Amino acid sequence: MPNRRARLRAETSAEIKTIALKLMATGGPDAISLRAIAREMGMTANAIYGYYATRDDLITTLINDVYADLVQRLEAARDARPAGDAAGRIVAWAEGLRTWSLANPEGFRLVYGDPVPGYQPPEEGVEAERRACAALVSLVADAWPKAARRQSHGGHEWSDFDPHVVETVRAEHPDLPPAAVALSLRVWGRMHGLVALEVYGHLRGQTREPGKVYRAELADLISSLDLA
Amino acid sequence: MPNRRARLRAETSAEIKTIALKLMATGGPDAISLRAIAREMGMTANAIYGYYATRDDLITTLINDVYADLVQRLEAARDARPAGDAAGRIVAWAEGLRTWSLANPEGFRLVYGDPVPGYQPPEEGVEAERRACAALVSLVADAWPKAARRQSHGGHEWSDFDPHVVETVRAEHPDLPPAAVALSLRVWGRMHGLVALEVYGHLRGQTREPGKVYRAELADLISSLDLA
DNA sequence: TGTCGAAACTATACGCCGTGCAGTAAAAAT
DNA sequence: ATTTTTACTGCACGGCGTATAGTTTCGACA
Repeated sequence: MPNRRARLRAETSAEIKTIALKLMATGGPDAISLRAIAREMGMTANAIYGYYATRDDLITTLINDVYADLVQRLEAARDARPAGDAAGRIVAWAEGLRTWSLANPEGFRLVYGDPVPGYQPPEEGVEAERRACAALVSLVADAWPKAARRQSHGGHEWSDFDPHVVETVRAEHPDLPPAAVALSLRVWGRMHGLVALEVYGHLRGQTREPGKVYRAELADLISSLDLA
Repeated sequence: MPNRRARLRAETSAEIKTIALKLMATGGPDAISLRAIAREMGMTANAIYGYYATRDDLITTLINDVYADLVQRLEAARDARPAGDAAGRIVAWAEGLRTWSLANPEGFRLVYGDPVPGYQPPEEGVEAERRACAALVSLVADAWPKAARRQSHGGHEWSDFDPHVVETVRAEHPDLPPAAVALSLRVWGRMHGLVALEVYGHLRGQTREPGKVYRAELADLISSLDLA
């Protein structure tokens, strides 16, 4: 029965990830050490090498998992609003991002920051990131009929973007101009900026109501898209 | 002559910082280790404890230095534009931020990210950050006469902000409403967002012209402030 | 000028870390 | 029943921050 082997293997692999996430939640991303995980599992650190070739491999897997969890939640938050409500869906996405990030600051650091000491991100981007970007492009695409009025051409060309991105966008939104893709990246940046500053504590010495500032920013975003 | 002792001490302290910055530039923030610095100086790691009580103390000093360097450059970039050119000064600041960040990604990570493994930022914020925020408030204050038209009240109150910040703002700009302070934080967020995404490589898989996207964002920012 | 005391530095040690290599016990394949 | 594969342990190496104790160096003051 080779199934048993495979099942045990999968279970152990999952347990490693679970414990890694628990350690991260407890002591921050730096607390993720092979030795700590092994200690928690009653194993030797080297045993983990049977499941992940290196610590960075484990981290990469964790990033993928956490990022996928984030994106799935954002998609759910977005889909709680009706398809026609472009503004509401964008705001829901944005609020979801901040809520998740504040609830899982270690996850945020893992995904968007220096995850862990000497970690080097792998060449090809995380799959969840592509999904998130595609979702943002779609959100902007829904807003584009109204938003286009306020958006200048900006000199964006299809050649400015990654071919893979261009392919995806053109397949799903054939009439969308490159400026809309640029806009979706800018929207991402607007959401990311305040959340990153807040998660990393840079707003603590400035405002006691970072949420209010964030909501003001979202209101401004929506009005700049002519969705207000 | 007790001066010699003091001078040597200051020189050694400065050399430690210089080498730390060099190591950071070479191998990223994680390469800053007391042992590596000491090795480079032909000393024992423990010798550094005579100058900095702990590694985090050294890191904190480095952050202050690097941040101060950044802010000074941004102020210089801003002041290269005439005082009346509110839009130009904001854009100069923003462009300066991106330029510096891309030229010193390790510095950016040091200041805005997880600096180094287990580092915990000190309670009171970095002095340079206060200077940067004050500068941003002033930039927004110059833009406020025109910008106020487009800005809603947003429900911001003075009590939403740190008393220290309020004091500074009210001293320098007596007529500025709290919404303007919130706006300056939002402007900070807009600059920070795209730059952080770019520095951490999240735009690499999306666009080949992140600068173009950033400039489009700045144009949008300026127009949203009614300075276009 | 000679002595003292502080300051700068080294030596050693402890417990962390990732990881390579050799060995072992059990399970699967033959 | 024997061989091969798998999962794991043990040990070792070099890295890290840092605590404690010992040593050198040198200004200060009698």
